[in-house]
Amino acid sequence: MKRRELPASIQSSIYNFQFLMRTLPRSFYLRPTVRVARDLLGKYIVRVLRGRKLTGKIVEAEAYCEGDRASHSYRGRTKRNDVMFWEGGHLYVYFTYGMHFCANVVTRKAGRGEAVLIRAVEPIGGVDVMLKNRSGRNRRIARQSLSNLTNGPAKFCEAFRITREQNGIDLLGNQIYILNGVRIPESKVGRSARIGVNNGRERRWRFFVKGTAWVSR
DNA sequence: TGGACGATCCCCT
DNA sequence: GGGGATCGTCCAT
Repeated sequence: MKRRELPASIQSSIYNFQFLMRTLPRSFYLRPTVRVARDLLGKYIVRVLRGRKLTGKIVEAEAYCEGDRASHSYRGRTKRNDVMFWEGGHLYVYFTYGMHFCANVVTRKAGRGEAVLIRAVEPIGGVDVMLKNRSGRNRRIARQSLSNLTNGPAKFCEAFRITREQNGIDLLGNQIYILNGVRIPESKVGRSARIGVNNGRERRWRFFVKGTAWVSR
């Protein structure tokens, strides 16, 4: 039996799909941090949890750089912020306000201490698991509205069950990774000062996708 | 060894 | 829009 060629349009779709589903390479993370923050918009972060895949489209991110007074790394390397100084492409998770975790993508080469805080994602897959993760503490939460699920850095971590145990994970591994996505056009990218930051308020290093319900505040 | 505070969230007014 | 929850981290004694 003769093997038939797939129509060009389908071949193109398959190619696009494979491109979308490709894990971001190390080189993506080694670039300047502000660029990485902007380019993370529209990418898909995947968390493998007990055989389930939780997927979110990144819609808000903030850059924290070397010499930046708002950054955890500003006062040098400590036990807490150690992962920030690892090579780009690792996950830096920190604990704050006595009850919340926040997740960052480490950038640049080892020793720099720069990272991008993931502030919000749009839930794409595994929403049922996210709902469970978010309503575990008797909270009404996301039942009110799905946008409450992941529209903040600590909410994202709770929904994706990211805690200190995930601190230092390599994003080129198979537990938590980030897939390529469609590039968000410049016209849809918003930019502002970072949230909750006083030192460094003049730096407009927060990037978000305009018009989505999952951007914080 | 103590104290101030934080890249937040939720509930109540 | 304001305050309380809640605890690890860091720096000053």
